[in-house]
Amino acid sequence: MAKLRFKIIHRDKKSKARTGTIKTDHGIIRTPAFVPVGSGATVKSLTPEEIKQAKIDVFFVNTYHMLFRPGIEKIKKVGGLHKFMNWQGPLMTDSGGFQAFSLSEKGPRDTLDGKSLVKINSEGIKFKSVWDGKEMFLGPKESIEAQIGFGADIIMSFDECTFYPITKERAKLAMDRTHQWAIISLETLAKRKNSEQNLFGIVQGSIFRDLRVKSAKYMACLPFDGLAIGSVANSQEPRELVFAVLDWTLPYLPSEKPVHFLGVGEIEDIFLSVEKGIDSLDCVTPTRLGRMGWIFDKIMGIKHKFRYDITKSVYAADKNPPVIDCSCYTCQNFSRAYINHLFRNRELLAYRLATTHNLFFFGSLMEKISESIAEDKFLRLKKIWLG
RNA sequence: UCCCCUGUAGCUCAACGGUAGAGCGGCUUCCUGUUAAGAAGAAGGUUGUAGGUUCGAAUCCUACCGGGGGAG
Repeated sequence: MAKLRFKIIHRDKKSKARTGTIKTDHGIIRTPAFVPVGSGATVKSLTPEEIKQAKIDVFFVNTYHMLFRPGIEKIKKVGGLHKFMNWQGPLMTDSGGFQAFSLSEKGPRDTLDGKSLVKINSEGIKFKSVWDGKEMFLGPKESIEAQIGFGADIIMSFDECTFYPITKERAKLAMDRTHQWAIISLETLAKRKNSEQNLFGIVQGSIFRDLRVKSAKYMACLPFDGLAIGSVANSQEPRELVFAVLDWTLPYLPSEKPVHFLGVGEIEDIFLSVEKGIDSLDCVTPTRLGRMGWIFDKIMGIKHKFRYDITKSVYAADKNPPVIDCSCYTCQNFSRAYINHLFRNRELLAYRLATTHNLFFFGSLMEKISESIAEDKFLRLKKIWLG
């Protein structure tokens, strides 16, 4: 079995940050790694080549999206997601568990008729397609079988991602289900002999300390290849608790396994997470916000979340590049004025150029973070950025 | 010089007797395992000016001013 090999190259002496490599059959993931989200089998608007140029090693594809469109049979027929997308690097797939939250009535967007697109019970999640209403059932077995068909290097155990605010009882219910589903997820993958895929278990428990500790201990005992922390900052979780969850859980997780932080984060979040020992994290921030006109720029500082809105009229005649001194393709070739113009006219190039820059910004930041850890200077770098 | 058309929010227009709406733009906010090239909100007009008719005028009448077109 060509299982995942996680090698910690160096542990920062002044924090829990660590840098290393995760070797997969499709190449190396340098950690700490930022993982962009490409739910629909595309990091929107970019080619694989451009993703690599942004210093990104791996990205996320979503099971829910793939099952409805194009459907698992089609992906199998073309030889899996890597071939389908012509992405030769490492790849991760999400289990579909996130949609238990995002498509529910407590999710980020209400459905038009107020009816939930998901129904959850102990067996799994019944989904309705957001595109045509077609129903689909996804349980741990179905999710893992689908992810086996997709063939990503790192796959996620099926879990229930919770909303917030939430009662402890409801959070415990989701956690218990996730624990049961973890066993089934492992069993489903184990049936496939000589699997090259690596399965990550997901710690749940919302913002309740005892639940998180329990969940971490539970997941730590199972033969997962890596662990992930879920349901942390997707909803309205109090910010101070988001990172407390890492303090509660990480001590119980085996230090020789990589730990992924699901759905986080902003620039500040990346520093806070890496400091506590997170090896990888995924977020829509650079890509989605990029398409909304937000350009990441260190000079904007923590107060502005290191970004500014290039669609504002003040940039309409600004001949400077989006970020001065940035070496990405966008900044080397285009002005704020031009990109402002593209956004105002909803030109497709706007989304490409903004995404290209933002991803390069995140990729470069992770590179700097890795270097700083290797030199025991992570906290210094953090101070430079966050003050 | 005469005739016709026209003047409503920054722009393009709607409302055609009952005291003004939309789209776009501008502004603000939101976005953390993407239903997201997305969502929400507030602001913005003494309806060219001055009179008149009317219970009531952006709407009808008169004059003037501005814009467009036509005839000489």
